[in-house]
Amino acid sequence: MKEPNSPDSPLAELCRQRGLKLTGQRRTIAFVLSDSDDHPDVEELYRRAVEVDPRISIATVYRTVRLFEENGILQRRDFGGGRARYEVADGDHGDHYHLIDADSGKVIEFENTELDSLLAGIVRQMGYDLVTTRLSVVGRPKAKSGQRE
Amino acid sequence: MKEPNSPDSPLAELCRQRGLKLTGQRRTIAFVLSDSDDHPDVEELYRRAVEVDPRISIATVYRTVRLFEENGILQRRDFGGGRARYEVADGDHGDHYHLIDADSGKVIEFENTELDSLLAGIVRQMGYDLVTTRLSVVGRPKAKSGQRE
DNA sequence: GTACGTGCAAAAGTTTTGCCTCGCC
DNA sequence: GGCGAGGCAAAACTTTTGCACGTAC
Repeated sequence: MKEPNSPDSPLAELCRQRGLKLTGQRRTIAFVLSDSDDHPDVEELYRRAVEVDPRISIATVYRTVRLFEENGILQRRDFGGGRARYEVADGDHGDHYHLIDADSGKVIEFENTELDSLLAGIVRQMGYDLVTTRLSVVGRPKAKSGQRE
Repeated sequence: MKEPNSPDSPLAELCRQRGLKLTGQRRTIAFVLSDSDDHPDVEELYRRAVEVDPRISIATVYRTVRLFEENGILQRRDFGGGRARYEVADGDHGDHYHLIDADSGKVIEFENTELDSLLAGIVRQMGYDLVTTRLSVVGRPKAKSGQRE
């Protein structure tokens, strides 16, 4: 399903850099993740992976996201709804944050350097070095005339 | 187990204000929650509730925290670990935030008005009214000489 | 060749639900 | 007294795991 000499996805490269064994399944999952700019849960990831390579089991997807998370490649998120969702981890600085539309549930990403430094400052003052930030604000679209639920 | 004329806990009062039927079990759970300043999961809540009134089932605890959450009395939190955890909801302003100690897993609450207004401003600029903020920063205690992993 | 990864299916863990009884308003 | 709440146990769901086999290095 993939050309033997198609270049590996960025995440697959990252895997290799971390010294993880690069199996076909991991390559596929890494590709699917590199290709996603949303926040899929495991079920959804599995669905996308199977389209690339049908010989993947959901157990492998679970095992792989866990492995990737432990290696700092992925970050697990909880947006409610009972299932863990995943996204590619940010670099060391410039974390991004999530705004969740209270009406539609849609997740909107944003960045803000002022927020970055304020948070870093607060944490430092409390005697800690910042490792990760998990921030999601839930918001309701500002009322405009004629708008409805 | 409780005096018939012992005053209701603040949360039980809140229940009544919201027009929720105030049963013995709900009163107990409200009491336990009012009495807690940490972030118990359902299992832990159940444990505490049973000590106050042994004729409570865990299904009721699940049903009650869900009801309380839907009514803005409780907020569900995810600090990792697979179980939802709960805390009493903040008022309309002055949300509080969580710093999680990366080494011990301990949850430390903090408030910061600068953060409050920065967030409100960001969200407003994106065209939303802020409903809730879920912020937890993971931090590692600042390295001091002689400190070790 | 060996150690580790994977598929399958069963297990484990958390949360929800059906049904009947009980209790609050 | 009626309608919703609760107990109990089963069901539903998500995630993990044991085992036998396959594969990357």
